[in-house]
Amino acid sequence: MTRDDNDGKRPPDFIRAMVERDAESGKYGGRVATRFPPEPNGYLHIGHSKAIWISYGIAQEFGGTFNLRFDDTNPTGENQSYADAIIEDMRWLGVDWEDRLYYASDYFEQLYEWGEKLIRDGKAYVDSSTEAEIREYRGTVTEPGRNSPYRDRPVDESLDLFRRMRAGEFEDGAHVLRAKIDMAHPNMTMRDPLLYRIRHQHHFRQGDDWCIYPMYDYAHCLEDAIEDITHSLCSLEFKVNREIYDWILDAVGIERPRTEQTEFARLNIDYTIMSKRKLIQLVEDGHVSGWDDPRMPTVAGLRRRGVTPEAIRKFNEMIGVSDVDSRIEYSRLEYAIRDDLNWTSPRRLAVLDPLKVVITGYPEGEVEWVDAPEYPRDVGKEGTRRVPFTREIWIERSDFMEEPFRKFYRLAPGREVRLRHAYVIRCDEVVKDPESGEVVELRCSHDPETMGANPADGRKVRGTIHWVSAEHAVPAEVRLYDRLFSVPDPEADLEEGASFAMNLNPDSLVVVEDARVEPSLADDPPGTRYQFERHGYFMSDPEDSGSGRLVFNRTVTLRDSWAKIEAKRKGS
RNA sequence: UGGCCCGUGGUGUAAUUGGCAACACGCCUGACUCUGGAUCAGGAGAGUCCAGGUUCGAUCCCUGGCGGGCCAACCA
Repeated sequence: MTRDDNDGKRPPDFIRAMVERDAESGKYGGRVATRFPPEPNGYLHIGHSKAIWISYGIAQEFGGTFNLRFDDTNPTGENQSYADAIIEDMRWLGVDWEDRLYYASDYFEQLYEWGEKLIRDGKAYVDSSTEAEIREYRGTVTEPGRNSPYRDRPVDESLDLFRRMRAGEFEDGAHVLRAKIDMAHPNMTMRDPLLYRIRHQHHFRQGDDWCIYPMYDYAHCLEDAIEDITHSLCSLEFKVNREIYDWILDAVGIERPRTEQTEFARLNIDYTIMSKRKLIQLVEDGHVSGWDDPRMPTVAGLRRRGVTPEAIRKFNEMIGVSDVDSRIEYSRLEYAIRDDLNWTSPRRLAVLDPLKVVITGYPEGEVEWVDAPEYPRDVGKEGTRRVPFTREIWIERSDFMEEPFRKFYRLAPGREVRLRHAYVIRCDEVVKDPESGEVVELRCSHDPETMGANPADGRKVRGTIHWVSAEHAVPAEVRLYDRLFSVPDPEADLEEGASFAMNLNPDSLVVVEDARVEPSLADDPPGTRYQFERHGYFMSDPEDSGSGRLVFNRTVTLRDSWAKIEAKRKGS
């Protein structure tokens, strides 16, 4: 039972409002068709999940279709393993494209033919300038460009050259196909944009069939047109490309109503980065263990960290869609994750920093198996597991304070505390290492009447702490993950020559080698999620946990009002 | 310096053909509690970037500033 998240439905965002208008006006015969066009040259990250949920969500809401299309128009850096990983991630996210999995490279022949048509129509020409010349002739944002000397080359000559480009007669960079638009156009993307370049490179799907490859501005709109997309949704930085999007469609003669591009703000989240290029750098420079490092904002990383697809969906719903550049607070992601996991994760007891407690009045060798509920009452789910109670237990070192201050409700000399699912105990004696002075053991008495009951005399016990039986506890490694960067915007305000990597959070991973967890955790398969009470949500690591070894990844901490009290106390 | 886009509490979104700014996260209080969790109740916090204009009335329309973003890869 998760809380209903559809009540108090928010009004449609500007894109949904547009789609709704189009659906009602019958602009596309009532049809809605969207797509997600990843380039298979990297892993999907949470920013992509936003784009996916916009396009996929809209298709679903309006009874439309959704295509997954790989935009594999540049063989450099693209490969099948990236495509496979993207497919896996999208399936995991819960996206269903049915049988509409497409590859832009399957349209190469059609794209090529349109290229010839453009030449024949005098709308494109083969330019034999060097790369540097082309750059120079393009001008700048403030100065107009100049025409290439090849711009008025006869149609037949361009056509011949274009065919020979395809045939492989030229080296990389010898010629390019360009649209003939306007070298003085205020929009730089309209200054005779490149349509095709020569690239003698093996394509992971097309092999060596092609040595010329279409550029994004030429290919993308046509891919959309071929697939009869109605609403081509992309991020804000493509706004300037919309003009060329429409120009190409006009030039090849795609008639309206036809696909139209609409841009929305891409996702930015505090304390992380979304740039694919920089994510690659983190992997390659060894700052993280891989694309699926639980600190990475990648879908694979989030998955390994223990985040659910449902939480990602909720998060995306929560943040909305607009055309204003924005940066989402990290706490919103955490909220979405907790709001999902709270209702689905069984509770367990785990002690991360063990301190020995001896229950002096409890018989040696006795074991009580307590039926502990898997969920608190308000979650409303059934189920219990058996937790052994014995004379010697481990508690969290931070749950004891020799000189407590007023608001500390846990264990202290002479104070009482509730052991979760077990007895109320009182700390009678603090045993210290004679040399270091470190507290090594607590000797406590228990109130035998308090198992599953409040103290008979009505006295109040304010705190409840978690514990595990020393005899039965299972050792485990616990990986405490935190935000990857220590500043909200790692890419902002960098000094000359400084790298965003300098903002990496040195404490983004703290490994607890020797945690003690309740024995019921030993038998679950890797990839099982829990709430470790009073700590947070954890998932056993799918790779490293198993076969006798237990490894848990912290997905997210619990909301921690204690931490605030403590921080305030230290601060003032 | 050219073109285009954007500017609503700390953050993200609302405000349906102009009608004295709403919701969520966060923050603060309190209640409840065998998780300092969850839940519940309450509160603080913007007068909508600024200045003009149109209007009985402007977050919304107009003009001019200011601030931010994008664009000068044979990347997408």
